[in-house]
Amino acid sequence: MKFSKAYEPNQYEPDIYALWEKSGAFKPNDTKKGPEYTIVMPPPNANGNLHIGHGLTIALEDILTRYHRLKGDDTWYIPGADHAGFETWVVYERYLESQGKTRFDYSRDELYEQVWNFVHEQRGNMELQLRSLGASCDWDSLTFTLDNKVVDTVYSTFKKMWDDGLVYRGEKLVNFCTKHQTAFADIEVTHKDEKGKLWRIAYPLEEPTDEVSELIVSTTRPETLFGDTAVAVNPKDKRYENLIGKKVKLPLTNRLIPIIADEHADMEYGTGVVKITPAHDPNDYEVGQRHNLPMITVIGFDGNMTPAAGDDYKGLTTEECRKKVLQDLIDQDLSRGEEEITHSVGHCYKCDTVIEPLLKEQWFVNLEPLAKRAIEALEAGKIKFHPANKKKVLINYLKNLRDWNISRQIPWGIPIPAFVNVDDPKDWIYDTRVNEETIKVNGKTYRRDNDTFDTWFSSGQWPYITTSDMPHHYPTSVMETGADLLFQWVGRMIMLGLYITDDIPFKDVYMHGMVLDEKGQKMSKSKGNVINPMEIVSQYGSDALRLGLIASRSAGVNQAFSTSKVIASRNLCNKLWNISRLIQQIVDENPTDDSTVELKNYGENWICHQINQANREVQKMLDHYRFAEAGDLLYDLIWNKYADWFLESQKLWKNTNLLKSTLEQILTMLHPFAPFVTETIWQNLSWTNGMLIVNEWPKTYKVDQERVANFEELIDIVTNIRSHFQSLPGANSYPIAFHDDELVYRNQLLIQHLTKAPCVPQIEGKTATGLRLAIQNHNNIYLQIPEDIHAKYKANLEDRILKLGREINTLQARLDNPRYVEKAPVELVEESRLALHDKQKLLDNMKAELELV
RNA sequence: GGGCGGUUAGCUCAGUUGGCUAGAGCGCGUCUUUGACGUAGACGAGGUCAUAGGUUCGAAUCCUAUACCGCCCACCA
Repeated sequence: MKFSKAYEPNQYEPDIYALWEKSGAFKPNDTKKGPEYTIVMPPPNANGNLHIGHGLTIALEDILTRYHRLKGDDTWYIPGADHAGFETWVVYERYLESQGKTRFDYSRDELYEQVWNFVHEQRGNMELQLRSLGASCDWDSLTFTLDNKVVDTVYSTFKKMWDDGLVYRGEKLVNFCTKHQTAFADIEVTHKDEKGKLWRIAYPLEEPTDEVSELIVSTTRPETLFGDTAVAVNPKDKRYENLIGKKVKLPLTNRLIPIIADEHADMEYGTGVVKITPAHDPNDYEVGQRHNLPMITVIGFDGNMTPAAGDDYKGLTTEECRKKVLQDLIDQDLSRGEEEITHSVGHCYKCDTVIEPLLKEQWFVNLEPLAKRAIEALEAGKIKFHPANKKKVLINYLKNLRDWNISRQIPWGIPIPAFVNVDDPKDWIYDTRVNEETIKVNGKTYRRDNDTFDTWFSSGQWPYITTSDMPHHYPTSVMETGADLLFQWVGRMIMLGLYITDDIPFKDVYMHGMVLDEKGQKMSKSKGNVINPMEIVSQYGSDALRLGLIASRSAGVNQAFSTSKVIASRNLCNKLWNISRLIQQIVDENPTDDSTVELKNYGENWICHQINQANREVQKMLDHYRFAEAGDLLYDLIWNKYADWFLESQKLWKNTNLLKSTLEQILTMLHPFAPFVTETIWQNLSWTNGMLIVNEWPKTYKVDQERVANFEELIDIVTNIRSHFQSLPGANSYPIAFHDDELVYRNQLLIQHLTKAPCVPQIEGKTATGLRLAIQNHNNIYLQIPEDIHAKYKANLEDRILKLGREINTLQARLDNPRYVEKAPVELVEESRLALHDKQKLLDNMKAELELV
């Protein structure tokens, strides 16, 4: 016997994975009869460990992959590894710091090489973890985001955009983290509502009149006043009509700045006068553009005040400067009060430093034409979303896109292939010789741009890059990823995919929600509530983790991790193991010569019907990404139907070939969800050949529906009898007598076996007596109980009569409603009639019985 | 300011074209050395589906409003 008493996942999982991998089962196979089925794995960080969210991602993607492989599709699950530009850089810079070094101690090329080595030392961990999660991906096609084919594609895309005028060099306000010394895209900035103050400051008029001597502006950032190049009022604002075009004195300086009229000034807000600081505020930047205002940078990239802030303030941090400015304003009697407000402030998502909008020359992508095509494709329904509402959300986002800053000032990433003329800062050329600091073209010297691409610029091209060796696998079948990446990644893949390939990158999008901790809190290292998937795997097994993660989880919804669901799943694996153990025993004792499957009794027809139904339902559910329901259904089939009823009944009549066949079907259907235990069982069974992973999806059985229905009735009878045994006082079983009941007569042995009570043989021509059971369609079954417990039974019976009466009333009322009979589907009405008829008959019996008792 | 969700059993959640007695896991109660499984078996208790209206023969499901909770986007001096 190869089956131990309990299933020990750790004992088998690594070997089983190695078996699959060696066999080549993970490779796509275009000799298969089915269509291409392709999933690109969202590439995990190459130098990191997998977190529980990866556990979910891999579970979902691998379920789909294995399901389609079993169905005979040319299935390709493409793994990846992400250089994770900024993320990894943050880790490496921290390491440098610990060594007492900074990035300025090395050249860009040196840093790149160092991080490369750093990443490659760690790489492999992540891949081992993917294996222990059971990912059945084609390792030979693993793509690292810095592989040549990625870089080449990214360069040619950049070039194409350059030629099409979609990418441009521009000096604009960018989101800058003064700690990490790099700019970010708008979407990468985390906004938080914070309490702050709104200060009112007097700006004296150059030429005071009798009525007005000063304008009062409101600001949350007094330290930027040195960068003011105007104050604005609304053109419709009668209060200031006469002042437009005049000048005010900028406090703490000797500068005069104009009073301009611009819609941006809100008449309702504060005094209706706003200071304009084009170099430090995105709104003001636009006002500045409209009015040709000068831009004065008073905060530097180091986060400190520049010399332009004046001798008294230069070199101060913004915070120090703010304090000093406020004090100085009070001293000069220019402060006009303050109020508490709540406003939204941008932060760096890694270090929480306040993001400064700073003027910087960067590469920008004009997304408007790309977004337009994406919106068209989405509105035409070319990509299906799960959950469906994400499509609307994405379209809404794409309609309001601004240009995308793709330059990052970090060394770890794909270098931007652009060079600038050392003598002419406007003269930029495209060139891929990024390993050279300067190049000569047409006698002119060009210096390379030291920036790298935003990683999402390359990730956004992932589907067509990874499938480039087998382009018939593009568009891919489904993009499965976290709901948080809708804009950041999914949107960009659609835009770039349409731009480069003229085709959508994937047909479906499935987005999962976040896995929260057991209390429903977001997991984070600082909170210390992170669940390590590898620990769950070693404790409960990989299959249990998968099943536990997908249980009760629906698309796009954040949900807590549940250990109890993992345990329930572990128990299912053990149950299946023991089912197999029992069947193997029976097979050993009852060998057969052939494998013909014949359905002999009620239970056999019934279980085949149940399996058929599960087969159809599971396919339907997986085709609609309803993982949790499919898992639930199989759980119910295996445990509550196969083990509890069918196997129990097979202890009486052993149909070896059917046991083998049904077990194979169940193993196959469960394999996508629990690949390890099912394959392990397959390998241990004496009669199976080859590997389950490449088995065929089961075909349905031919069943006799009448016998299926009969077995349902037997289940009713047995349950009813057991229920009586449980609720009646005294001994827990009594003899069962009956008359005129063909089904019971033929199944006496089974009923005895399942109820552990003897059936009294029927005597020709005599009616049975005792406590009559009230079972639909079976009115002549009696429990031979002693007189003294009839009373107890009577009370029970009265309860049930009341309940049944209520049900009958409901049905009757429904059928009495002429509009129901008229409008509801005929089958439904017919069903109600039948139900009413049966229930009424049952009620009559029960009432008759009550009189007897 | 705009947008999107959620509210169903003690707990965590399913429930997709509106239709049998609203389900699961865990938990709870009672019983059980049954040819595999105590990581088990049997039986059972437990829900006015947030609230108020509406549409419909019929609503957890569709519509409107309210309350509470949450998320995302946005250039709110």
